[in-house]
Amino acid sequence: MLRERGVASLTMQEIARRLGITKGNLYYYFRDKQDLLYKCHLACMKLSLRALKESQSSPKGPAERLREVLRRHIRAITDEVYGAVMLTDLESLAPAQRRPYIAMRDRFERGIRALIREGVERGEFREVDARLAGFAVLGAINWIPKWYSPNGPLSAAAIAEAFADFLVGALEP
Amino acid sequence: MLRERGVASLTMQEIARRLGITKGNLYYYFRDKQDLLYKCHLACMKLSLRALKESQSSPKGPAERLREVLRRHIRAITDEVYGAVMLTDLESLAPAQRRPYIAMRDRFERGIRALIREGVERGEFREVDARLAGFAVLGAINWIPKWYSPNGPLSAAAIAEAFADFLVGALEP
Amino acid sequence: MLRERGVASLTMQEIARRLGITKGNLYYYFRDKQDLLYKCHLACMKLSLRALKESQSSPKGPAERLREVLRRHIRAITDEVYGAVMLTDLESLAPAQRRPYIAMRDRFERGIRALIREGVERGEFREVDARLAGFAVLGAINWIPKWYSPNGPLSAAAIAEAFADFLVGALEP
Amino acid sequence: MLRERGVASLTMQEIARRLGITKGNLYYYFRDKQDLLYKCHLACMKLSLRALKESQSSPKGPAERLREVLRRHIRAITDEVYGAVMLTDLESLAPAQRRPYIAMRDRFERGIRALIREGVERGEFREVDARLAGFAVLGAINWIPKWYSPNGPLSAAAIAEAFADFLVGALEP
DNA sequence: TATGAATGAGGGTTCATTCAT
DNA sequence: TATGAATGAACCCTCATTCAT
Repeated sequence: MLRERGVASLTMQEIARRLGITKGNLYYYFRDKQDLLYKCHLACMKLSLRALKESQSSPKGPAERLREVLRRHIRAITDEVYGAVMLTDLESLAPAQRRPYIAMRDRFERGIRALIREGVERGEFREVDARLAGFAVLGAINWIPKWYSPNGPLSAAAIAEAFADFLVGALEP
Repeated sequence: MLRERGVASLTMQEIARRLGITKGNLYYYFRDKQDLLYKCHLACMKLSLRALKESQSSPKGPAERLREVLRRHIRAITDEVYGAVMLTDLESLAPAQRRPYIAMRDRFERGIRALIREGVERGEFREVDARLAGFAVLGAINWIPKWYSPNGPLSAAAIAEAFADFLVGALEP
Repeated sequence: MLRERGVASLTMQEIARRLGITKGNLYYYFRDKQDLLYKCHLACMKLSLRALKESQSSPKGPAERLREVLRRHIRAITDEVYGAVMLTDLESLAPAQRRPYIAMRDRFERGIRALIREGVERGEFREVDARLAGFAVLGAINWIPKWYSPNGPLSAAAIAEAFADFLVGALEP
Repeated sequence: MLRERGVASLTMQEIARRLGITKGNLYYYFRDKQDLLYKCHLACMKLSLRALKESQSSPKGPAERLREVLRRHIRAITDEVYGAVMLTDLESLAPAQRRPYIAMRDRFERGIRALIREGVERGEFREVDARLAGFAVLGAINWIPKWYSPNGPLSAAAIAEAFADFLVGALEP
């Protein structure tokens, strides 16, 4: 859809242009810019949450499951509007919209922390603080859009593979 | 100086207010907003580069030296304008300014990668791709301003300590 | 039809909604907004003009006839779209439409003035300037929509009665 | 200042032009359009309220005092922005501003009603309902801007004189 | 150095209007 | 007749920037 960085910094004019419609028409589909941003945020976060949910019904161990979730999170971030959204300042959202979005994001982050904690308990991971480790792992990923370029030497899939491996490896003893 | 997030998103009016001067006067010190942003970027990056440089003349091993650099990088990011700057879109800078800044940033990143590579060679770190590992380590750190709050439960110093430990630990075998 | 205040300030969208049809369809019935406004004006003014005309074939004296016309004018203004129309700026109409409407309005105002003049001549009214008195009487009435509320303590009929009495009384010696 | 009808219907662009400044500069003096409208309303209503207040410390009888207040109210309405303001829809004001303005307007209207009531009690006026009579008198006046033209045959002063006389006469027995 | 006032470009939003179906 | 989607002009407002003092 947008495939660019910093959605919020884009002009409605510009967004419309990329969608191949007029600025006026954009307002037929979205009440205002915040509404549009909110819906982007929502749609994106749902991708990662789905990956998380599906991992929870997997028979594999926590390391394997975490690897899979991270892989899909990275793929989402590099493939979709997600990257643009991740880098967008949450201040761009109206408080009424920020709240539900943050709730979803927190749910995702808690899921990641739970996986880490489980791994620690089962001895698959070394003894780390799940909170800090979660922040580190997700930060490393969320930062990807800042340096990733679709035209670069590494494909998105390769990055997803390598990063997930590295990050899970970072947790293992 | 500014000690806030998202410099680029602040109004010149607002920046002036926080500095306790008048908007008109701000233009006595900075030619324009890009100039101001550039100087912030520069000042911040210098802190991290100094930490890197000083590590290079240290007798300690690469793990210890990396830990120290990361600690200071985090401290800079959380204590100073750095965070605001890290999150700022580089597009805000004029091309003529972006180039020298990116050059400095690349120098810092290369330094980090060199430390990692050295650690791998000396056997202090496991066999990782220095480029990807560098991106991961720095991404994890650069993302901190997104969730760090000076009023939160963890002090900046504590975070610096814990994060540096975790990230170096992530590289160790 | 519309039964609301300030037609001109209503959106075509909103007008359509209140009529229970779709915006696009509204344009099947009215060429454009000015056309719609014009037809409202016309329909409303006709009510008052009919009251005037019928009064002219009444055997009663001028005071009684004026009272009746005013009563019906007030009722029109409070019951119907009239109020909305009275408060609407005539600038909203295209010149080609404004002219015929103003002609009707003037016909009505001349009728009122004629009634006043007749009353003065017959000694039923005190010696007043018919032009100014006419402006005063009609102004007092046309202003009603500004403060009248259907949910208020006085019914429209009661106001019509009381106002017509007061205004005719204001002309009597 | 503005000397035109329907302030609210004027563009900020247009208002700025008439004041001889730029649109941007207008926002240096008024936070937004509602703020500007509010301040116009306030300034205008103060004129009429002052006339009312001064009448209260006059030794003359209620008829004479009412005549004077009406005369000044009319003069204000025809001379100043007042007319434009009177015709402006109060919906243009933010609720937070509408309230204090309406409070002032009600104070003025209550003052007029009090004068009428006093006149009735002293026998200077005939037995009328002060509320309705007040609405009629003020409506007649407030409607003036709809037909008054500075270039017309009657000067504003002449209208003020004649209208005040007629309206007070309308109350006398 | 410092200020208050002024400017102009551009962004978000509304709305009358059109058109294919 | 009726609809949903699309358009473009115009409006309110923000903000970096300038300038006289």
